[in-house]
Formats: sequence, C-alpha cells, structure tokens
Amino acid sequence: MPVGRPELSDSRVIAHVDMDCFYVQDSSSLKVRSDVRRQVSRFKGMKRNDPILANWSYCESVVEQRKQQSLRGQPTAVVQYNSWQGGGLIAVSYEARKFGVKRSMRGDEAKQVCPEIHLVQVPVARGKADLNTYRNAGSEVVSILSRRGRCERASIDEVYLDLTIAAEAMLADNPPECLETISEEVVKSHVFGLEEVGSDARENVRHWFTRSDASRRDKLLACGAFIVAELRLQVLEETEFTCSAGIAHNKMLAKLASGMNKPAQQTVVPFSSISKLLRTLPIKKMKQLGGKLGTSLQIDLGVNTVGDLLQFSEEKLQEYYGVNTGSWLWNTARGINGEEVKERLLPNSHGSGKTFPGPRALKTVASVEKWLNELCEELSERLQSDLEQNKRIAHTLTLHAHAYKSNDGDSFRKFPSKSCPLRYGTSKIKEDALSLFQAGLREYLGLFNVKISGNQNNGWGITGLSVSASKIVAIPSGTRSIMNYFHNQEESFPQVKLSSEQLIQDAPLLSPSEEDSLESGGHLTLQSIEPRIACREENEETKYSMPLDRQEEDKDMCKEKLPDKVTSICSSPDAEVYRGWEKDQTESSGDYLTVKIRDSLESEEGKRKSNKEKGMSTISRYFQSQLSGSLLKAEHASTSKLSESSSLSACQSELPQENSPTRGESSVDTHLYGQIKLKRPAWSYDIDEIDQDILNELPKQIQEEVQAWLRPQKRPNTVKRDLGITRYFLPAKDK
DNA sequence: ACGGATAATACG
DNA sequence: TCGTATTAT
Repeated sequence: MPVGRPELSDSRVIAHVDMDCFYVQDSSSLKVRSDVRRQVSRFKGMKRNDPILANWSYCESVVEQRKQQSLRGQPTAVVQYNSWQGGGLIAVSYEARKFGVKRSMRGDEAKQVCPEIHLVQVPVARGKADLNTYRNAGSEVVSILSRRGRCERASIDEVYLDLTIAAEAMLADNPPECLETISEEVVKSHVFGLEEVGSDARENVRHWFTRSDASRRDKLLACGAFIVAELRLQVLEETEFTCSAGIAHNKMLAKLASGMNKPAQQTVVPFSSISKLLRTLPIKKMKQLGGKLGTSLQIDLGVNTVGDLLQFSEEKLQEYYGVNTGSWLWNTARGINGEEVKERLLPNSHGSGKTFPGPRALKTVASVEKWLNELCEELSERLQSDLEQNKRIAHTLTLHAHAYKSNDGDSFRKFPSKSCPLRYGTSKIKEDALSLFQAGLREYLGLFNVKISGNQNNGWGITGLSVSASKIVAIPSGTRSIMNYFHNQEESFPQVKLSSEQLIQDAPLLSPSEEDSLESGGHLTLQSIEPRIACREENEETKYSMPLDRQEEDKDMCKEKLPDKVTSICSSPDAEVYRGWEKDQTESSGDYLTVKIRDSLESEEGKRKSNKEKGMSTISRYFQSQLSGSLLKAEHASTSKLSESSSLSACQSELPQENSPTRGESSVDTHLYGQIKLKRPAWSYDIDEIDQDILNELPKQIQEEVQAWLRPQKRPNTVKRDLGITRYFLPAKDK
C-alpha cells in the first residue's frame, strides 16, 4: 500500500481531476475535433478580443456544426470487439446509465435495456483494440491541467494536481474574500458538509468561499477550487471534454471528492468535514480498499466503514497487515494521507496485449508468434513515438501470458512472466518477445513434467498475451549545468543524439550474467534462452494477412530446425549477432554465426568491464552511459563534490580512489551501495546539507532515486503476519 | 474459460 | 533484480 509521509498538519492543496466518461466523450467528438483543432489552433495565444478573433464564436459554431449528429446528450457507450455478443462495454454515458447500462455489459445486453443506445466502437488495429486515440486525448487534457502546478497523470483520464503554491500565491495576492465577483463555475462547487438544502445553496457556497474568518487552510482550499474551476473550463473550451474534480488537503480525500458529484462538477472537502465524511463511508469506497484488503477488513475485523477503523490501534493494524499497510490504514481512518503528487505527465510503461478467451486460445507456437508480432509492432510503434516526442528510452521488455493446460490434472499454473533488456527495432523486439515466450512456455510445461517437442501441443493453450516496455528514462538534454560540470569543456562530451541509429547503438548489450553463461557455454538463463524453433523464413517486411477474429488456421509456416549450437547462440540478445543474422537470413551457417558472436564479444570487451556492473542502479548506469573513460577524472571530481555536500565523504574515503578500469564507473551509488552492503558502516547525513541545486540538475528519474535514499518513506516489513487474517494474504485464486 | 486493455505499485 | 500479486478504470 502506498505510504508516503503522513503529515499531521497537511495544508497542501491537492486536486483530483477525472474526465467524465472519457471514452464516450472522446469517441463521440474527438475525430471531428481534430479537424477543428487545426483551425482553432491558429487562434491559440490570441486574446479573445483580438480583432482577428472577433469571430471566436465562429470557431465555436464550427465546432458545433462539425460535431454533426453529435452523440452528446444521447445514450452512448463505447464497445470493443463488436462480434461476440455485441462486444464489451468499456464506457457508458450518463444518459445510458439511466437505463441501467453498465460497464462490462455486453453490447447486446445494453441494447436490451436501452434499445436506442449508440454504440461506438474502439478502433481496431492489427487485430486488436487500439487505444491510441484515447491516450492522445488524455495527453491533450494533461497538457492543460498541468499548467498550474505539479501534475501526476494517474491514468488515461485522471490526474492529481498539487496546487499548493498556486493557491498560496492567490491567497496572498488576490484572496477570494476580496473578490467582488465569483465565477459561476466556482459558485457551482459543492462544499462537503455545507448545508445545501437551504433555499439558495449557491449563496451558502458563495459565502463559504468568501468568508474572511475561515481558517487559513480552508482559504487555501477555496483558492484551489478557483484554480481548478478555471482549469476545468479551459479543458472544456480547448477540448470539449468535461471533467469532475475534488479539492482537498491530500490525494486520498481529493480522489474521494472528485467522485462525489459527477459529471462536470467539483467538490471541496474542508478540513472540518473530514471526519463526517469518513465516519460512515463504506470501507470499500476507499481507493485501495476495493479489493481483497477491503474484504479482509470487513470479514476479519468487522470494519464496514472507515470510521470503524478508528478503534484499532496502529500497532494492531500493523500486526494484521504489516507495518506499512498498517500505518497506512491507521492514517486513512483519520483522513491522513502523506502521498505526494509526483511530477509525471507521461506513463512509466507501455504495453500491448490481447486475450484469446476460451475456444480462441492459441494452441501452436506459430499462432503465438503471429500474435506476438502484432503486439510487438504496436509496442514498437509506441516506443518509437515516445522516443521522438519525449526523448525517452525504455530498457526492459517483459512478456506476460495466460495459459491453461488441459488433461494434466487441474493444477492451474501461472505462466511465468519473463523479461530481458529491450533492444529497439521492431524485428528485435519481435525476436526477443518470442524468445521470452518460449522460455516461459518451457518453464510452464516443464513444471508439468511434459516433454516439449517441436510443434507438438500437449494440451496447452494460450489465453492471453501481452508485451510491455518499462524502465523508461528520459534522455538528458545534455546542456544542463551538471553535464557541463562533468566535463567542463563541452566539446569533449559526445552530445546525445536522438536519432534512432544512435539509440540502437546504445541499446543494452549482453548483461554480464548472459555473457558468463554464454562463454561458459552452458547454463541457459532467461537471457540466453532455450533453443527455439527456428523460423527465419520471413523477413521484416513479412506481414501476416490476418482476418479479424479468425486466427485458428495455423498454417504451419515451414520451419527448419537449425543445429542446436546455432539456435542457442542466435537466441542470445546480442546486437551484433542479430545484425549478422538479419543480413544473412537464409544462408547463415553455424560457423558464420559462431564467428560472429565471438567477434562481437571480443569487440565489446574493452567497453564493458565484466560483471562489475551487476546490481548497478540508475545513477551508475546513467553516468556510465553518458561518460566515456576519458572523462573519468571529471566524474570523480563531481562524485566527490556530491559526496561532500551530502556529508558522505567519510563513507567514500574508505573506498579505492584509483581509476582502475573496473572501478572506473564508480559513481555515487556504487560508493554508497558498495559501502553499505559490504561493510554496513554507520552512515548518516543531514538532508539540509545536501545541495539541492545539484540534485535538481539530475534527470528526474535519478532525482527520485536520490530522494528515496535520503528520505526513505517505507520501513522494511519484518513483521510476521497474523495467520488469522487468512483471506487477505492467501495467494490469488486462479481465475 | 469472455470482465478487455493497460497501468501503477508493493512485496518477496 | 526479477517475478508475482493487487488494484483500478
């Protein structure tokens, strides 16, 4: 469970903004809008009364007009995969909800309860649902909502905002109590706990917003509500989406509030009404408590409302659920939530997946490969645009699958997830994904003690596949001062090129462990994957023509098994090998490939220093990837500087200082981790002594990492679990 | 074994 | 570290 730092006196201003049935809005108007947007964008940045814009209303009318037989105001739902029982609903408009249409109904069901419902289909690409238009629309909204403070994209259609600074500024310069007029949108706010029954609720709200005797924290919330109202209006104006929002002192309460009045409304939770809000709130309504934990609370502890939680001591809760979750629960009961709003506008991972339910389960490696290719193409495409648009590189490729195995007992097994370094390039990704799958399959079947033979199916079926890319890090701009600090003269620093060429060059090579296993010639780990069925007849251009929903044909693409030696080598994710492989697909012989791999290993030898890199965390890798050996001196200087400034020099002084090749990459964390792990010195630091400016120069990811060292938020969970709380800790039931 | 595709996060 | 499990929409 998230922990954060509970701060008893939390005067932050946090907002949660939630798009109202986003998919529906998006589906019903986005396409049109994209046309319109081009026209509108010409007007952006202009003042409304700019002469050229005297016809702003013209813009709007264009919008209205182009929105055609707009689905607005009509019962609408978004459905994916139309063919089976009308597909599954993933979003339902409020109009349709009145008829009892619910998410995860079938299209046909929806039609039954609401015959005139409009069903909009999710776009399909490569035989699977394609959510890109929604992602893009989400980004559009995020770019607006992030204008006034730290913004954390919480999902495709939700953000958290930390508006503390902006609210404080407003309170100082322009407090609501001094305002003569208050915008309509603000007055339409809901203030939880305020009597709205009176003849004019609006007047009550207006009064609440402008009362001069309010506490400072309530005034801050009022300012926050102003800001959020403004943002919501901007979203509406610029995207035509409506959204709801909650404004409170922490994320938990803001999230709660944003769902209280929908659609297109906002709710404030003043400090004084927190206890009233929580006392009777069903425990399951709380974020994180909607699942097993919430159930355990109900069944095992008899806790049905958040208020019921108040009777348990923190220690007791920790005893039941561990230190972190226990504390989190205790705080939650009191409306305390120290989670910070992270600065994150972009997702931390990309994934592409599809399910193959029941009779559609994939039964041959060939069909799996086919679908894997589709998924990988989508993933690769998204990685490519992330690279171009955001200058970020993903470092890990992971494959997930769901499988069943008939006849061999009913022992349900999970298909193991597998991951490996991600190499850019669609064909690389495809190859690696397939290798991962085969490794997983082997393991999966191996546990049944089943002999895997070529194409033979022993009753297994794949019901779900997904590939995802994670560990995405931004390429540093290269012009920041810390960079300059590392190498005082700029020309000595190889500027980071953003071309994909460059990036592919930099893509992860063999990891030390792989290298080891390769060279020792034996032991196959995940990275040096099992020999697999060779299927190299198709080249990168090969496209599967694959009618939707008809993937059962499984024409065996003629496969030829290469000698074991070759296949096992080929499957190692070494860039050089693959390069040779691709250039020489049909004629590659075992010898050729063997030579090739030797070459590449040798050529890499100078660059990579055996397995000292093992266990390196981001900073080391980052510095290492950015700095060549010639810059070591500068690097050391900076390391010292950072260490000094953080009072860690004592630690560092015990370490070898020479620039030996193997220690060459030693940088901040190598020192820290190495030292801590090996000697466990008593080390201490004073946060205030650390030069924040230096930290600020680091890439965001690394900043976070450093912050985590300096201000650990969680305690290791050493507490034994109480066996009485069985349900919560029971392993998941296989679905 | 149709509650789909896709995320984030915590834990071991 | 990786792999698993939970949660959410």
